[in-house]
Amino acid sequence: MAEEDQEQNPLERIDNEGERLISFTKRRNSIYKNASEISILCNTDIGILIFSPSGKPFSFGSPHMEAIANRFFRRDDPAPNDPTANLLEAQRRASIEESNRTHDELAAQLYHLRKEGERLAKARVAIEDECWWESPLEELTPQELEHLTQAMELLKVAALRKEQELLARNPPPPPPPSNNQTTQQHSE
Amino acid sequence: MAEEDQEQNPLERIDNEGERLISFTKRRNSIYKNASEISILCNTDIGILIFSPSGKPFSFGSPHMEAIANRFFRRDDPAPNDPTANLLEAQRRASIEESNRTHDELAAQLYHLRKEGERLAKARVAIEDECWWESPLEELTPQELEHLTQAMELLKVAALRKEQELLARNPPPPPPPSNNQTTQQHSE
DNA sequence: ATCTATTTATAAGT
DNA sequence: TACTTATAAATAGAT
Repeated sequence: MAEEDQEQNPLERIDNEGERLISFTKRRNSIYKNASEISILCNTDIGILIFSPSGKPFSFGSPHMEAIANRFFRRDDPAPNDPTANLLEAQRRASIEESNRTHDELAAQLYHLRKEGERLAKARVAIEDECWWESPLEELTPQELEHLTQAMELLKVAALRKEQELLARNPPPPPPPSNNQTTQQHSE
Repeated sequence: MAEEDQEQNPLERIDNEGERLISFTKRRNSIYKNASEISILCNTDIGILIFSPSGKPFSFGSPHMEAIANRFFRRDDPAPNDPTANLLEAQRRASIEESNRTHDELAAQLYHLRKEGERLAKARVAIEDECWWESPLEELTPQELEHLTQAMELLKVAALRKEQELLARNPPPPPPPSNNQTTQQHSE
């Protein structure tokens, strides 16, 4: 019945350069978070490519972006599951550029891990006066354990995935073009 | 100030298949919307690749996914009037310089991670005066160490290994693989 | 698909 | 940069 309070967003470019960058950072992180959540909750793979207002590239991938891009553009099979064999080969192909990028990934992941850690700690503190960090794993609730595991995994993978990442590095070819804003789906 | 309701998200896979798909659809649309908004508000290009729980591919692109993927993976020229034309080149040139800086950043973030933990823990030290943050590392139990070192060690190792890579390119022995999520950024 | 109670995001201000 | 807060949006669950 209520048909009038359509709070309408301006939705136009933020003119102020500083504000635009702030907004970009906030929203980018928010999108990353949502991507992370959907990948966990719905057991999906998701990848995001985004350029900052000044044109710098960022990406997020729930396995890494390259794998998703390759999978999406059908350049490889879903399961490249012989990592050990290809690791050395892949590492040989590592470039300075790639090393750098990986390093930046770590920094970003650290940031997100820290945020997650804060959230965990706050929640735990609010509920019980107990140091969950100290609790034996067996005493943690499944949820807490899940959280902790995810946080730790994220971190571990950050270190271990470096090798993995090099496996999937294949520049994907362009898919068929579309209009200014595109939504493609291959019906569910 | 912050008192009681820190509602904690489970953030685990939705088991029910139907619910998972519903959630996926809702969240996917939400992510699309956010992507659309950030592209307008912040004048950015963004592309999203996502697979449904059943493995079907979806995509979203603010200019087309194609353009974004090409631009990201450096397979085409930037637009003629695109001021970011030289950015990718510049990034490559700045690679080495950036790595040094990034290492310091990593170290700093490590420091802040621990410091943040201390801050959180100290609020409750009055009750329990033994949080691992405050204990000397030598006194920690194996379990506590496990918690702590899983996070810290791997980070340190990652950082140190990065250093090694830059000095001499020696492929370290491959660890067992795992999959999670990655975040890449070429710092703003 | 719609509704809604609740959580979350975020722009602006500090 | 980070924190706060008032307001708007997202979302899970129910229908």
